[in-house]
Amino acid sequence: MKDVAAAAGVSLKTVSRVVNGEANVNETLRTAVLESIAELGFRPNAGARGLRQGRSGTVGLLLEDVADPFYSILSRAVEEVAREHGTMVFAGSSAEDPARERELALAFCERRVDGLIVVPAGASHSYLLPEMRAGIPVVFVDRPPGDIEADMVLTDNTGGTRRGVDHLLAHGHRRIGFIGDAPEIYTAGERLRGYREALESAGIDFSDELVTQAPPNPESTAAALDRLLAGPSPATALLCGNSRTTVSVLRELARREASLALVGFDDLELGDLLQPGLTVVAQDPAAMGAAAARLLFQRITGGPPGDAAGDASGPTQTITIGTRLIARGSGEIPPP
Amino acid sequence: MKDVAAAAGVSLKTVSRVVNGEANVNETLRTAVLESIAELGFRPNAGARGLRQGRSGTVGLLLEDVADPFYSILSRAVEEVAREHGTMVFAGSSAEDPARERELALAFCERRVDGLIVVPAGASHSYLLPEMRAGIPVVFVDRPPGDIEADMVLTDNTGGTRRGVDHLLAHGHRRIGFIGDAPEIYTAGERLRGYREALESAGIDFSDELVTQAPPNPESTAAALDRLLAGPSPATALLCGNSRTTVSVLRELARREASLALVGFDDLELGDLLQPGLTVVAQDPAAMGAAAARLLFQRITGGPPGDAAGDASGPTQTITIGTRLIARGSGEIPPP
DNA sequence: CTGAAAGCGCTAACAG
DNA sequence: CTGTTAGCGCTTTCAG
Repeated sequence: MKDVAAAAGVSLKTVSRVVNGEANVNETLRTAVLESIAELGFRPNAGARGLRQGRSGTVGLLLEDVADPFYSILSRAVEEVAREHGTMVFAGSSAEDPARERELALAFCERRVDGLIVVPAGASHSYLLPEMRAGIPVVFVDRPPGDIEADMVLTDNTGGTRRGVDHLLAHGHRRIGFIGDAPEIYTAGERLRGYREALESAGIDFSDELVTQAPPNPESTAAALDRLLAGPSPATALLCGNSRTTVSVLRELARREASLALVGFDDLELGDLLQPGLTVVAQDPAAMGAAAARLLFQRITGGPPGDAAGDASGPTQTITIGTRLIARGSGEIPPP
Repeated sequence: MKDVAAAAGVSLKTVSRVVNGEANVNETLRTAVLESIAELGFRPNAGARGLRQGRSGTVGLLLEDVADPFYSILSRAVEEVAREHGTMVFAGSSAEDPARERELALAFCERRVDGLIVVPAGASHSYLLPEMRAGIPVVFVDRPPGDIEADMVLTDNTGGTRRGVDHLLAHGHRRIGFIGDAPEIYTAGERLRGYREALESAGIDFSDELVTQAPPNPESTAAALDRLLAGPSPATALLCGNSRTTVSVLRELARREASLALVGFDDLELGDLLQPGLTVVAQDPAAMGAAAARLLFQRITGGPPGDAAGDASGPTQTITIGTRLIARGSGEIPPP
């Protein structure tokens, strides 16, 4: 920039003004500066600007895995909102490892991101408190933070499974199984709750042998299926608590050449091409990402408390995103 | 950092030494500094450090769409390699828009990324020349750059389709259709070439009416299918040039309750669960991302020309990643 | 082993 | 409308 100033025969500040599109610059000088910029291939250093302005024009996005379709769609939605704010996004995968989550989050903070969107992997997030007090707003997505208060964007998990069970009930099922994730996981607990509530509303007793809570790997899922289909009155329908479980169940059913009514939680890309088509309770990762990003930028650009345009320090907000039941066949199979 | 120094009663430089783990610091002072750091919740400002050192510890990754499974897997692989180098990655989606690609690439450069990995959307990349000359290494992935020379990581597209056609030939097909993407797209051209070569090697005449080059949307694909299946000697097998086309074909075949031997280029998540299972020529996006990232860091950390550990200014390299044929059923359907 | 001074590239605050 | 000065937070250089 010094060079540009010299080449154009003006001061540093004038170049700065031109670069930042400030008014009050003589047209002649402006064109001279622009010419020098083009000639020298000058590109302003955003890092240096950030140092001065206290804003980096970046946000951090911490997911379990950027390669997982759910998160990659969420990610794209965050990117689009960030783009509207001239902001770039750092994305990182925690790989469900709390230590790695923390390491990444703090690395983002060292880069002085203007804000952080986090899908929690760990159960404790107090390590973020100093950063939050230092002015970095944090929004949690998909799951609440462990031991702090902050903005959140969640799926209506309970409502989702309730809807799924209601659907199976409406198709005549009374023995409905549920295979959910490990109970430590927030979403797993909420989804199980919806399952129980739906049964209760229908006046059907909750039965332990119809429910399994286990990690969504093929082995646990196969074992869970065994349990469900054994005994004198086996399940005639099944609700899967997450998409990986759904995939494991589908593979296992294909292997056994067995079939039962099936509703998955969270959609799968090619669900419509399976036979029968896969009925799901669909989440909306794009809406979650967009909501989280909007909330974050509201905090980042937020005015004083009570400001109409957004409040940087107001009380924490929780946004709940609804689910949608998509009937494609598998959930409409009648009981035998 | 100033505050830490004051609190610990030492100079700025000593704190800097401790933070950077330099040797030659008195143990007593070191612990005093570490205590102050913990007390004040101090976190070094990576941007300021970068300003001084001329390195930001970031790289930019420019894809068509971070939400596309192919790219999100590639993305994760880049992230893992970057992690080994203590580097964070900015990811951005060009949405196949050359203007947006350029805008993003230059925004990354303003953030002074240490390097850039680009999946080209546009046909011209000379706009990157000044940045490359200024010392930002760029690696292109999946497609070559438009009008400059640079490192690249490509799929063996030609070999891939050759393999797919050979597979169908081996299963007795002689009328093999090909639906590929628009010919302007590099990969589309390469894949078509492989198709032709395979037919030629088998001594089968290339027939225009068996080939369609069109965007992979449902309408064009349906029209292409019409052409292939019409006439006196319709295609008995089909090779799809990309995964979106494959999905469109599968939907269209399901709608028509038609069937023919099918091999897709690029794998689909649930390909094994379809009926029949989907036979594909699989690319390896993770290997592509990892190779690109390794190449990039070789340039970033590269020594002088000829250096064994990597050469920052050596001649451009092209890495070709092979494909793998995965037979699952659809590609083994015999001709009627 | 430690510290003081200079400066990375830029902009805020204040002159002219 | 334009320029000067100071300093963002850190590291490099060189002197103790």
